[in-house]
Amino acid sequence: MATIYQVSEMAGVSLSTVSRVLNDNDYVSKKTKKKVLEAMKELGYQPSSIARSLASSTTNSVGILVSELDGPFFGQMMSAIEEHLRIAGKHVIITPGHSDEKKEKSGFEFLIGRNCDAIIAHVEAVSNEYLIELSKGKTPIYLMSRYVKEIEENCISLDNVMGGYLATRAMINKGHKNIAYIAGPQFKEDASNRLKGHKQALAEYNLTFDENLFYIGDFKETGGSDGLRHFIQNKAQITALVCANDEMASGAMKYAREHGFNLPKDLAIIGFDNVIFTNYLYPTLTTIDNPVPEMGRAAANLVLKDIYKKSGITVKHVFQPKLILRDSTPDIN
Amino acid sequence: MATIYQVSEMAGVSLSTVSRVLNDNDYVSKKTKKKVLEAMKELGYQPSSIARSLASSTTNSVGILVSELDGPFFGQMMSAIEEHLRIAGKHVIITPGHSDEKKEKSGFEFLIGRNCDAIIAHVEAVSNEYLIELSKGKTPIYLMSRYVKEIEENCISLDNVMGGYLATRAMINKGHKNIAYIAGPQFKEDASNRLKGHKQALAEYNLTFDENLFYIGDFKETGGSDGLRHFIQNKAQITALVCANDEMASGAMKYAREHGFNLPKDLAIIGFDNVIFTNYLYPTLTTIDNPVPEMGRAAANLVLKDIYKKSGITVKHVFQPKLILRDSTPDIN
DNA sequence: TTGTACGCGTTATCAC
DNA sequence: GTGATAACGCGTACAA
Repeated sequence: MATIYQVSEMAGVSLSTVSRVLNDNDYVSKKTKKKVLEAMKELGYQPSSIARSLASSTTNSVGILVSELDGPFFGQMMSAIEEHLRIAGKHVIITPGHSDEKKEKSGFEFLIGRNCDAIIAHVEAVSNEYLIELSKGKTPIYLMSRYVKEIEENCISLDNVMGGYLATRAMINKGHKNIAYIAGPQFKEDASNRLKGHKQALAEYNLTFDENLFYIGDFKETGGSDGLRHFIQNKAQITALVCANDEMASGAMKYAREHGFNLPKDLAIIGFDNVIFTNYLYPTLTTIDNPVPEMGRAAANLVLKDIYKKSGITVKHVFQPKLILRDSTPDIN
Repeated sequence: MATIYQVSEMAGVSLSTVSRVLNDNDYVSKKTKKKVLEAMKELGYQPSSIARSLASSTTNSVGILVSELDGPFFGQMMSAIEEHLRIAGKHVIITPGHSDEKKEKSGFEFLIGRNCDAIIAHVEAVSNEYLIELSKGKTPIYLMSRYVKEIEENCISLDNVMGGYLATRAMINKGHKNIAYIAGPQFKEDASNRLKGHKQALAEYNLTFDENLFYIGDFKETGGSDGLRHFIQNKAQITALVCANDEMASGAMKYAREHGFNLPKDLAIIGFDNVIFTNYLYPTLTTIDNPVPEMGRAAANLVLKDIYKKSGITVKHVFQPKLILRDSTPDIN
C-alpha cells in the first residue's frame, strides 16, 4: 500500500502538501495540486481511514442501534439511513439491542467504544434518564421513534397518539362499536402512545374503554394470535380489532381464519406501520402509515448537519401518520 | 480519555507492560497485572480501537455486503452473522449492493477501503472472474449463497438445484401435471440453479418443459403477479405454480385471488426460502426451507477460524434445502 | 518478567 | 503557498 509519504516523494513535495490536496480546502497552487494528484493515481494511493481517524479523531462512521436486524420495520429504517449517509461518504456500524435494557446499554457502549462520530438509536428498554445522561458524553446520540423532552433536538419521532387515534376512529367511522384493542408492550413509548390515541378516539365518540376488550401483546405475530384467542375465550363480542402493529394484525388474521372467521366480513382488522407485506396479506390490511424511510432520512440529515457540518439542511422532528384503507376493514351494513 | 500512558504512570510500570495486560496472553506477573488492572479501572481507561488498528493493522471489523438492507431474507442473514461475530467481539460494517454490478463493486471498494479484516458478501451481479481476482487482494472475501469453484473454500452455499427439484417434485407428487414456473433473474446463480432443479424434476417424471408455462420474474412481489398475469393472458391451463422465491409466490397469490381464483383449490402454489411471513399468508405457503441463519453462522465461523484464528471450528460449506408442506398445496382429488 | 524505542499513516501547528 | 515536526494511542522487536 502506497502511503502519503511515497506520494510526496514522487511528486517532489512535502507530506503537508499532499495532506492538503487530500483534504481539498486548503491553499495549494493548481500546479502542485496537479502534480500530487498524478502521483497518487500513478501509485494507486488510497488514504488509510484508520490513520486518518487517529490523527483527526473522527471516524466518518455513525453507529446505528436498532432493536432487531431483521423485521420489515427495521429493515426500512436501516436502509434509509445507510443510503443517505453513504452518499456523504459516511458508513454505518449496525448493532441490535433486542429491546432489552442490558443489551441496549452494551450496544451503546460497543458503538461508543468504536469511536462512532454519532449514534442513531431506536431503543425501547433504557430509561429517558439514561439517555439524557448518555447524551452528555462525547458521542452525540440521536433517537428514532422516541421523544425525550430534554434532548428533543436530537429526536425524530412519530405522532403515535395521533396514529392510534386514527386507527380506532377509522373503525368507528365504519360503524363499529365493539372494538377490541391489542396493544404493544407498554414500556415501549410508541406502544403506550398508540393506546392513548385509541382511548381518545373512544372517548370522543362516547364509547367506553373496556378492559375485556384489551390485551397486551408482544408486537409479534404471536401477540396477535394470543390476543384474539384471549378475546374469543372470554366470549367477547367484537366486530373490529385494532392492533398496535402490523405483525400482530397478521397473527390475528391467521388465528381468526383458523378459528372459523370469515375475513373480513366477520371481523374487521387494522394494523399499524404499513410494513411492506401488509399489502400481500389476505385480505389486504388496512393500517396506519408510519413514514419510516422519511424518518430515517431525517435522522441521517440531522447528523450530517450537526456532526459533519453540512449546510443547507433543515429537518423535521415530528412526523405524522396517516390512514391507509385496504380490504381488511370493509363497510358494514 | 485516559490513555495507556496514564495507566502506566499510575501503576508505576512501563507502556509495554500495560499493553501486555491489555492483550492478555503475554508473560506478566500476577502482581503487576493486578496493579495495572486497578489503575485502568481507577482511570476508567478504554483502549482506543483506532490506535490499536493502526498499530496492529487489523480492525476487528468484518464487512457485510448484501443485496438489500431490508427484506426478510437479508434480515435473517445479517442478524445471524452479526450475532455470531459480536460474541467474538468483532463488529460488522454493512452496505448494500442492490444486485447491481457497479454498486456491488463500489460496495467492495468501500469495505476494503475501511480496512475490514474480511468481507462476507452476498453478491449477484459481479462475475466469478471479478470475485476470483478480488480474492487475490489483501482482504479475504467470503461468499454467501454462491459457489465459485476456484475459491470454494470461501463459499457457503445452498444446493439450489436440489431445492428447485424438491419444489416441483412436491407438485408432481400432489398429482399436478400442468405446472407453471416463475423463475428469478437468470443472471443470479441461485435463480438459474433452481430452474435447473425444476427441469430435472419434470424430466424425471416424463413431463416436458413448456416455454408457455415459464416466466422470468424479479424475485419481488411484482414478479409473481406479472408472471401469473402472463399465464392467464396466454390462457395457460395450469393447476400448480412453482415460484422461485416466497416474495413472488406471495405476489402471485394476491393476484390470483384478485382474479377470481379460489385458493388453494384452484391453484396450488409453492415458494422458496421459507421466509418468516410465509406462515402468515393465506393460505399458509408451502415452500422450500433455505437455512439462512445456519448459513450466516457458518460464514461467521469461517472468518472466525480463518482470520481470527479461533480453534476448534469446523464449518459446513454446502447446505441442503428441505420441503415445508403447508396449506397452499392441498391434495387434489 | 519488564522496559526502551521505534513504527503505523495522517493531521495539525508552526515557521519560512 | 509550502515544508518541518510534533502529536494521535498503541503494538512490538529488542534489550535488559
